[in-house]
Amino acid sequence: MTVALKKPHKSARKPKGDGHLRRGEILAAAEKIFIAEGYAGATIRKIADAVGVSSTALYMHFRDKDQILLEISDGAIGQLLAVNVDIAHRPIDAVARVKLMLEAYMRFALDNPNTYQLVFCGSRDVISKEKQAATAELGDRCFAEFSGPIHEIAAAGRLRTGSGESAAQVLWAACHGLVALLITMPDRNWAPREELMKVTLEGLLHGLVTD
Amino acid sequence: MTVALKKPHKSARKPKGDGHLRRGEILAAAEKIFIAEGYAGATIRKIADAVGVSSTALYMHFRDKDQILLEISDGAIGQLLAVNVDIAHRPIDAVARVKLMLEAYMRFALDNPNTYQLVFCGSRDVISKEKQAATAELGDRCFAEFSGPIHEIAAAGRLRTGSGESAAQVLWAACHGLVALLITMPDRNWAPREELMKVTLEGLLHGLVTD
DNA sequence: CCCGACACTAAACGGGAATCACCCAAACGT
DNA sequence: ACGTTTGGGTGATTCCCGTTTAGTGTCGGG
Repeated sequence: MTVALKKPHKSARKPKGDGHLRRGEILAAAEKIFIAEGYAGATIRKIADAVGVSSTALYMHFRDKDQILLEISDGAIGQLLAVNVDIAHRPIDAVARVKLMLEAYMRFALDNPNTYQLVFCGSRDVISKEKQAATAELGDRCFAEFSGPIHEIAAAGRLRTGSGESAAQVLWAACHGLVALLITMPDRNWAPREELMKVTLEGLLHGLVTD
Repeated sequence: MTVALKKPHKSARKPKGDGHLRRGEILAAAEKIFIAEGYAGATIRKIADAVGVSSTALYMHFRDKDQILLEISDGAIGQLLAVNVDIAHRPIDAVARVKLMLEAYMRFALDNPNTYQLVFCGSRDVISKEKQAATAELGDRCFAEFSGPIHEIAAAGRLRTGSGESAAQVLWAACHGLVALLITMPDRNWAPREELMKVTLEGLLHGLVTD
């Protein structure tokens, strides 16, 4: 009787099709909220409400909250990887490829600040351990695409200092630092973004690579 | 009986003196826990327990959790500022001063990863808005000390590209990026830290500054 | 016709930050 | 000597979070 009271059930049920497309709906809703409100703002309950389903239902399709957001991130990182692969195959100078990749990387970060923060600034606090498995692997492949041309440069003896590996890591870190600061401290008196990116790239490449 | 267990009241009362030194106790306990367990691990209740006081009591001395941790950070950042001021006054080449400051910055970050993360990687999620007032000002003064020598270099016309301001920001960002990645992704296959720092500094300085 | 599997739910749990309504003891004024 | 103030302190409570548990209605075979 209490049951009948609370639930007209029959018609209030979501008319959507059954099965696994619910999973897609959840991801879509979660992505919207996550992009708009960040990690903390993307609550399980909020996502569930947006889908029109109870919060418990999300656990039918995902192990936990982190898995949802990491799956979203996978999509974004996948795009980044595709861009890198594309650039890697262009018949241009290795230095030019490096530059293009790093530019693309920074633009990606600035265009997807929440995703970027989740994947690349995730303190072990928030994302706890090796749940990043899949995303980390995609990140690795991105880095591999990127370090390819660097090792070409190193093999050609054009590296002024350090190994190819350390040069690649330093270049990545420098670009990461720039976008990370721009994202987390947007209110500072930054020089124009384009100039910062230009100075970073030209400065480091000129400093590391001999022509 | 349970009452007697928990509350002998009369003599079990903390024998400490009254007043504002409680504030110091809280900060000390909070710092220990925060350094050991990070932002999420440093809960109000844990801190209160360590001090031997109820969680509510913390709110007598601090507005909220963030204020406690930011006050801790102020202490650490203060040290960093002192180092920078010291270096700024040494009678050596401006480039050498810049290098020393950036080295000190990176060592500070690697020595105080949790503090560094809180202050310089704090997503607006976790630290929400302009509570950073005091810390931000200390950070500004650090940056001011650092950009001093850079502007000297710029004034001497030794900057290869960009303004003094953008050069300073880029140098900072590059070092930030390196330590941020080392801190948040400690399990990657990093080249030796010393080499990464060396390549970053020599690379960028060689690329930005003409001799 | 029953039986399990499925998609889902309400209710609850434990733990976070923060707030509320008190309480007690020492300090003060007269 | 005795109210009164007041400041440090408290336990219970609120609200939200992620997650778990136990259960419910529907469905497609055997």
